[in-house]
Amino acid sequence: MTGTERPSLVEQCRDNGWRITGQRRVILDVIEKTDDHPDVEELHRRIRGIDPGVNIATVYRTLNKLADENLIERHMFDDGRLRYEPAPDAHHDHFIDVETGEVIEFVSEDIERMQDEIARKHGFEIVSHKLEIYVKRRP
Amino acid sequence: MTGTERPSLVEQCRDNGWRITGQRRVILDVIEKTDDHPDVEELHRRIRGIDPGVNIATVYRTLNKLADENLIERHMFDDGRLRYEPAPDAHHDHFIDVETGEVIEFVSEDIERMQDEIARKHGFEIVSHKLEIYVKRRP
DNA sequence: TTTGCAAGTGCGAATCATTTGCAACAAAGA
DNA sequence: TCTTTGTTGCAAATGATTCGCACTTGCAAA
Repeated sequence: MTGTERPSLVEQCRDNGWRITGQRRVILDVIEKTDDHPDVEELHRRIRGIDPGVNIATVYRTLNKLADENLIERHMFDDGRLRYEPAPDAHHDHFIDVETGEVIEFVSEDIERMQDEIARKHGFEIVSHKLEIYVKRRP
Repeated sequence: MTGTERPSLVEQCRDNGWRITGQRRVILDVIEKTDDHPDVEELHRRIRGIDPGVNIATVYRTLNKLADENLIERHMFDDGRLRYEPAPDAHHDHFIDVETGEVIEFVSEDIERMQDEIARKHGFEIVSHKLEIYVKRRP
């Protein structure tokens, strides 16, 4: 048997007191199916594939609200646009393939631990962090 | 005695075939004196303090050219504007104090080493990387 | 089931940092 | 000094994101 399922985004939003509109249903649905790191334009493209009437301003507003409540994660890599992914179960960092633009997730307990240590040494407490490694495939 | 001095930015630019105009002399001078991570507006403010006639478009153009030739380093932290610092002698990463906006540099050989290792494990070669730790001061 | 109304939406205009086109200007080599 | 190009200032363009506002719609309470 599988572990406890996380409630759907729609349910989580309803719990947070959001009105579930037709547009939001579509937007949340698309996000839930996301297994990459699309930017707003790409998300809007996917959303329009289901309901062509959803305005991009609505997409922006919804994404901001979701990110504010930590229901999705927002990134900005070196191309300068915002990219989104569903809230991950566990923190991870990213490789970005500079040749293809592909984003690959990775986890390193060791690196996390060293960050804590060095922050502590400097008298800081970590609020969040971002590690992006720009790479190319080794021949 | 001190080690070999790095040639001034003006000299480096001249070596790269740039024309050394009055504006550039001022811009390069201000950058050379920089020991923080100012954004373009702040740099322009400092430059205007010396020569009020330097247009911000010129500042942008010069910064881009410098960054293209790796004579300065460009960052974009979570506030969404470009910030610059003189090309560092050695790679370092950044703490960003979320309460004050202050940027603090740090170096960790250990973290660098682990990044190499994990990249290798994934079949990648590192092109560059960026580690930003958003922190607040520990009480 | 209807209704009231605050929350949500579409649309176009506004914003903000950054870039660009172009005519005037000025380094630097001949 | 003259000539050739690279640079500059200015204003207009860009491109991603946000905002104002009139219209619409979920949904709680009647």
